[in-house]
Amino acid sequence: MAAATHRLIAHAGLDAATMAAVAREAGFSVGLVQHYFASKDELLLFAYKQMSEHQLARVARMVAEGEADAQPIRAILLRCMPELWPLDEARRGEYRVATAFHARALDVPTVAEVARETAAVVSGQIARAVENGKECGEVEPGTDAERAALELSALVTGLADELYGEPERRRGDRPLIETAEAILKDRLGSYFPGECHHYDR
Amino acid sequence: MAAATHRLIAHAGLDAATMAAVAREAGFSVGLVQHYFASKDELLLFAYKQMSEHQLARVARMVAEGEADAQPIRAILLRCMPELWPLDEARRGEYRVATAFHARALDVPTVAEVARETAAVVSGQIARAVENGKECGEVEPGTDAERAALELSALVTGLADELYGEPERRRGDRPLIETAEAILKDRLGSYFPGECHHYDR
DNA sequence: GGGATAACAATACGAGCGTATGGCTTCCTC
DNA sequence: GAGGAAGCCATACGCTCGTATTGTTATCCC
Repeated sequence: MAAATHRLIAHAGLDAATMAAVAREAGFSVGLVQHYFASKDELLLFAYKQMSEHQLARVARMVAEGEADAQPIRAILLRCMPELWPLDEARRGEYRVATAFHARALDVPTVAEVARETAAVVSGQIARAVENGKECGEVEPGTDAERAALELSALVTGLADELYGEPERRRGDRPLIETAEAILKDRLGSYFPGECHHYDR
Repeated sequence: MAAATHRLIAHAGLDAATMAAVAREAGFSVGLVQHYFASKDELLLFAYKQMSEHQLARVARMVAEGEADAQPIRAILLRCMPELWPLDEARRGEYRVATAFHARALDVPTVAEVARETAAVVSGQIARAVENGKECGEVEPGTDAERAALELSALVTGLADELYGEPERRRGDRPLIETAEAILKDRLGSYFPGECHHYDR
């Protein structure tokens, strides 16, 4: 049911995710949806939570893989952050759902809470990555990790917005996505200028 | 009527801006609202357009004032960009309205068109500022203006999101807004490292 | 000064929504 | 093997919304 809700919102917005539409999309009756979710708000909140968890789990898996390969933190972040960008149809769908709930969060406190927690996890992971970078020599000791996390998470979400509008747009001979990646790479390079000196990682 | 629509959306979201609510808020009858707007979509689009125009006009006025005072381009941008941030109640309202329509733009092409145009104006102004900076010596000649505009506009919108959630949040002894301004200042400083050498500006 | 046109209001209508209700099957448990 | 919970469905109810309809009052132009 959450998957059906996700599909409907991704395809036609929150307004399209009515009880009847969700039931039809999921192949069930309206009554059954009510049997599992006491209200529509509960259904929407569950679908939102689940999508956020999926996104965070994917990122966590990429981090784990990067650490297993002993990649520098800078490289791990560079591969993780575009995971939240609308680069293929699946992630464009996630972007649409996230955007719809981002607006809903302005008026529904329970949604705002989930959005806040998700954002805090992302910021926290970036800040922790910077702290780890200090220990292994990639990051200058004096770097403000919280500030770096604020800038980088703002940049990632802002670039996601820019990328969504014109996915086909090109600047000269390069697609926009490459420019966005280059921007992110440069910014990461300024926060992670050093080489990791932990050979056992 | 557009002002009433703006107030309703800012206070309780797009769903609260019904025909009846707008009419009541504006002090008119439903029939009169229909007399001026053929449909609800038309009303919403008009209100959205008007708000975007107001924002762009405010920024344009700040740019003109800065130019009249012969301020460096870097300083003008540093004062203009936070104009789009939710720093006081009026601009928090604008942020809420903009966010609501940002989500609606995913499903309504006419809204998407306005959003695209507004974003293009902002990006264009930043890119033009960078080009002007090259001529007057504030910007290195090799700088990619379009790329700078992409990064800076993404950063501004991303920071707006971060600032909205916790307006009271502090990092140590400083409020979050000061960190955001410092980030913006540093980024502008990296794109505008030089001094303006046009004494007649 | 009269007739079109615009400003403005009251209300009716039909559609779509979330939810409540009642009932039917399936399956496990004691 | 009886009974109760859980899975599942169809439908009715009440409400709200956008819009259509029909009107009344003002304004303005020739």
